[in-house]
Amino acid sequence: MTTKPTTIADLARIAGVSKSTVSRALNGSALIGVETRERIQALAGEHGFQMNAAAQRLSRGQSRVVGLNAKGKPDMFMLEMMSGITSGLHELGYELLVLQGDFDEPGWARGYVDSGRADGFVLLSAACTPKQISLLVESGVPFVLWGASSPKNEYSSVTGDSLTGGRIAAAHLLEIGRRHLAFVGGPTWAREVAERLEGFTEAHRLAGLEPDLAAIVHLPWSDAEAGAARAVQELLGRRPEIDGVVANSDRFAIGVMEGVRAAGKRVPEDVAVVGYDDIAIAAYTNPPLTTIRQDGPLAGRLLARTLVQRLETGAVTAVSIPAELIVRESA
Amino acid sequence: MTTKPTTIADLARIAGVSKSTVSRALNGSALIGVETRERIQALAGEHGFQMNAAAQRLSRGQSRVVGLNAKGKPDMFMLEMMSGITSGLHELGYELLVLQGDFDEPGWARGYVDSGRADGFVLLSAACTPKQISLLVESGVPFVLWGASSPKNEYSSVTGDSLTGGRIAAAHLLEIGRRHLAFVGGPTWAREVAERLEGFTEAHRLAGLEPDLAAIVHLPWSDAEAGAARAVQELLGRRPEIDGVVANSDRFAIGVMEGVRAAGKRVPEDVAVVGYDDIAIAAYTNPPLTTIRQDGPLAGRLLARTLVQRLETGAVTAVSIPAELIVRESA
DNA sequence: CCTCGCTTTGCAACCGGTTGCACCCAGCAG
DNA sequence: CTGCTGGGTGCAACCGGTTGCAAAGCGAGG
Repeated sequence: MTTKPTTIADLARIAGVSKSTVSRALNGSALIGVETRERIQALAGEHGFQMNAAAQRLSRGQSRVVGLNAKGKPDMFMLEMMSGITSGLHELGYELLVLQGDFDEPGWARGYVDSGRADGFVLLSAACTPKQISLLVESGVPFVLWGASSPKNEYSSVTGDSLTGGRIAAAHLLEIGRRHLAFVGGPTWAREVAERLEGFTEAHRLAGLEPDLAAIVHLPWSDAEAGAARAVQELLGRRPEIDGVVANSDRFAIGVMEGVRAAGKRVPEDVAVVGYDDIAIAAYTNPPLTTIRQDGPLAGRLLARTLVQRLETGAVTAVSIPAELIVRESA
Repeated sequence: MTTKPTTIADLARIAGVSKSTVSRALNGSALIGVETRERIQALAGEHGFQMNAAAQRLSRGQSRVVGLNAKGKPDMFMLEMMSGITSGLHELGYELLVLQGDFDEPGWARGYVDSGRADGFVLLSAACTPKQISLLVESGVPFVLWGASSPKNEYSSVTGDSLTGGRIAAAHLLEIGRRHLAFVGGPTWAREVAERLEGFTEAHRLAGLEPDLAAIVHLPWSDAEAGAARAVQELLGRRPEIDGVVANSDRFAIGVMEGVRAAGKRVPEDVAVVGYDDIAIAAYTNPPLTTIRQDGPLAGRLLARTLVQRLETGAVTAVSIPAELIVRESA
């Protein structure tokens, strides 16, 4: 066995053909004769040959890499999603770069694209404001957003069905006889929050009830547990009749349960709590959390596909994945 | 303003110098006259110019990208660490690629290096077996491992001080008067588990006690909470005198508390529990978890530095970060 | 005034792929 | 037998940086 071929030129020499032929053969071009192509592919396989990625990216002018800006509240759901994103991308021949960019600095994304370090981005709505998003749209950078679809179809998105999610969460509480529900959500500007709240309201309407507007609180994502605990304790002081809470995330829900106890009440006897996300520990909180489940890996996979589609065909799509109620003991 | 320069040739034309001069100036080479260099850098700044990464990687023969294999149990601590890794790498001019590679397939890492998609790797000991690690060492791929230092200095590592961590966890339980401690750990092959167990044993020795060998259980990483819950319930049946548990992670600890309750006992009155990691929700479990804290972002930052050092100087180093006891209510 | 040596700059060859275009050759119609 | 057609292949010019080496400019020493 000759010394390991490291460039297509080496491989070409071994195969007795030219560089271009090797390049075309390995890329599966139809220009090459079938048996030549197969012979070369087999040869490459034998030698464990891989083309140099940098050279390929340089001459193709695309990196087949997408960026994920992981700044912002890190949560377990995002991690689950990430595994889906990487495997989804992998299947499509792309890779995932984790970024440290600052969303506020305008043009951070363009920089990556222009310098050829990434072709597009996966963004998490919970980590960026509408303003930042519209800035991105303007800059013409391809991206897919998790958590909020584009009103005017300006960008691709994958969302959980937050409307349904919010509705079934509230509906469940109403069904088990609770009548005074609170909603503990993230910032008002977050679309997913608005949609869950809308579902929450809709559930009331369907049951012929009016939601208590004073029992709706919005909190920042940061310090979720502690913030929710404080807010709920205060809320229960103001509105002692509250007997059920829909939380915008399991992390909030954990804080909510804490706050309920701090107010001297019990979960679920006095106040039932429904979370959102079904993170890994949700089944092991005390009491185990009733929550809305979304399939993280599936979401990730869809994000990957949607973005790649956007990159390769320019098609802008909006997908949504279902929400499912998991009944445990907190409600 | 002329049209935006996209290559160093463009910039060279604008500046009235040659490509090489621009290249050297932007790379801060000492070969270039100070004022020329500054003039060109200023020019680049003005135009928001960035060099093409692919071209740079191609001609330099290195990618300034490192891979992280995220397969295996995803936990919150890893996510915290990741933020440290990315920012650490960022400061050093490197980027983080999230991989989907299968550790078992030999040569997966070589593939990345040979094709120039990554220069080195960050590995998590919890996600790979000793055999896989030695395979990597053989293949000559640069990497840094989190969680277990190399006995023969074959690779770089960053570790939590698991020995101390295990010791102070057990010591705390002994100090508050518990006398029959159990240890709930991960797989025996995981070095960090062995070290924590050693610390656990050492604490007993220092207190003039003998650990109960029958109260030491090893579980797979997967399904941490449920596995730990079952194991503890069973253990308490066998060894009703147990009044304290050191868990190998907070996720295990959450399961342990569940198991204790399932056995009809209370935390911490009957059985005190100490976790490990201080993940975000540890403060909000019921009761709030006493645990050993390691600084995830710091660990990540050190992983980044250590790996880059390995890449640029070839130096193999082993760092360890301190473990700190956080007393809450579970023990 | 000439030469030496140092600093600063440019030239051109490379890094390892991709791709437009020319070319070769076999097969077939005229 | 010649001319045409078209599939299969090779040549060489890119992609946009890096870098060894030659050379130009300039002050100082002989």
